[in-house]
Amino acid sequence: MANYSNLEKIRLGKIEALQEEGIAPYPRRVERTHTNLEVSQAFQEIEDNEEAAPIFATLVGRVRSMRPMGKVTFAHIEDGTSRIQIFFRANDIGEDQVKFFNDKFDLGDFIQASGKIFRTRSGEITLRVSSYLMLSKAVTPLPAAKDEVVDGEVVQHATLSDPETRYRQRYADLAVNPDVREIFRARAKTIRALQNFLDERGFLEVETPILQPIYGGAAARPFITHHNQLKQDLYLRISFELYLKRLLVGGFERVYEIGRDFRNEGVSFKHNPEFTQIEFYMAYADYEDVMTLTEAMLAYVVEQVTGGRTLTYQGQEINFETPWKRVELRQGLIDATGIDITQHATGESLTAAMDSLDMEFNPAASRGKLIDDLLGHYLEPNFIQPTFLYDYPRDISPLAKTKPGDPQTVERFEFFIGGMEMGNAFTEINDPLDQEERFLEMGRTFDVEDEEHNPLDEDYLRAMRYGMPPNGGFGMGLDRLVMLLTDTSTIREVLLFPHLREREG
RNA sequence: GGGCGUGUAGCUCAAUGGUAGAGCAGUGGCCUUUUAAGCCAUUGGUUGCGGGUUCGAUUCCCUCCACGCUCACCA
Repeated sequence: MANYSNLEKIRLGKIEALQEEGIAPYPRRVERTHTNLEVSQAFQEIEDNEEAAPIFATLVGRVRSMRPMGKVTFAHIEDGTSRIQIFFRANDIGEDQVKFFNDKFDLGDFIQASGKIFRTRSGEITLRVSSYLMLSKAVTPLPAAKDEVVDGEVVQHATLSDPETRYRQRYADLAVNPDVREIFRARAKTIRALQNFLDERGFLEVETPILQPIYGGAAARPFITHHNQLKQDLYLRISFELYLKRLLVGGFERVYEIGRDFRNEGVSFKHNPEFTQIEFYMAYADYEDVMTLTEAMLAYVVEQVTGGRTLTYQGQEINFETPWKRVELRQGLIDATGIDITQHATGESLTAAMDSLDMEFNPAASRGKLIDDLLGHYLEPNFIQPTFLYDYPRDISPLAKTKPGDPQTVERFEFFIGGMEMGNAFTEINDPLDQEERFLEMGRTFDVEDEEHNPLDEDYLRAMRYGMPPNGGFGMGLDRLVMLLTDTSTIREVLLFPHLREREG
């Protein structure tokens, strides 16, 4: 049972008063002739034309401001398109009707209002109410103090800003913060743009299992669940990779999936336990082809979402013109640290070289892990402009083909924007014997109990034995891309319902 | 998990080891073109939970909870 606040009790009293008068606080039928935006535009088109018929409209929306002034009242209502002012006047509808609105309606209520559109003396397009109806009574006040409309722009004077309330009660956040709604419109546009771009190039959008008997395709701890009837443990996927590549065996040349991955890891400004990933696989392509496609794809998406090829992220201008900067991992590390990783074939050797650096690391880590640490520390934060970092150590890349003549290095790149790792791609292994050997290698480096150790996926190897075309694959964190496009500094801002700890009440 | 910080009215924020305040919202009143409308009056608090020190704690101390920043972790 809800524990009602004083403000809520007053509103509950108004609901009772309505019911006593035979007025439904939550009626079933609604009428609407225009959206608020449509009617404003229609009015502007005809208002200078003396011959034109006046516009009568029935509008709906949530009451966002009320200014009662004796025998007239002004209010703003907001629908999904915009706000519009409505005007109640005793001469038009009688004093009782004006008073009824003043007394029984509160900020946050939904109203249906009919009348003629006109422009007030102070110049605002307004509906002169001839009749109105309660559509939905709000019991809880919206967490907004007061808004003002200046030149059509909503100016907020103190509104909900407490992050915890904003995330836990996202509905309230969305209701009072229009900027937040824009973030999720941009997110939808981003997804649509990615789909358009790939669809136009012959990619097929597919859906693969989220519940998987064996997880793989990335190094991360999974969430475990259980199917009762089948008496089977299942994992929430940590990546789509192994399923998408099975489809290449099946004859689809280009596939992609946009969906949720789940990783049982820490939470940070760029990590959420469930996050959205886009992966694509392209037969008859290698990682250089994928680089070219990545540049074009991101340029297209940025243009679709922002209208240009540049954007400002956390105060820094980022330019998506192609081609991007390409940095070989080995050379990048030489430039940043003086260490040439090709001179250090083992973790021990590399550790010795890293001792002179001002950086903490686990001396027992593998060579590949140490190199990953180095790039995360010395390179990643400096890659503000879109940058490809390519040719990675083999031992942290079990699905990537080695470089010809260099068995320690694989054809893999990651790309970075705004100092964040955005995605990862490689020339994919399609040799089943090589792949099996790489899986076994991984098995030896990981403790059997280590959950990051992917169990060997025999079915994936069987698929590959049927013959897999050479291909390039790509994965990108969609949430991080949306962060860039909306200039937000944490992943929680681009997730409608970010993960928070459970809280009583 | 570690470190630092925050938690006061519906919202945004003050304040002090001695009865907890403002603006907006709310409530009552005046007001027929306002727009943060205005004017008058006024209600509203277990100061995150629990404990300790103290004559007295919202303030000082401790546990816990939540959130934020950060480090670690993280393909």
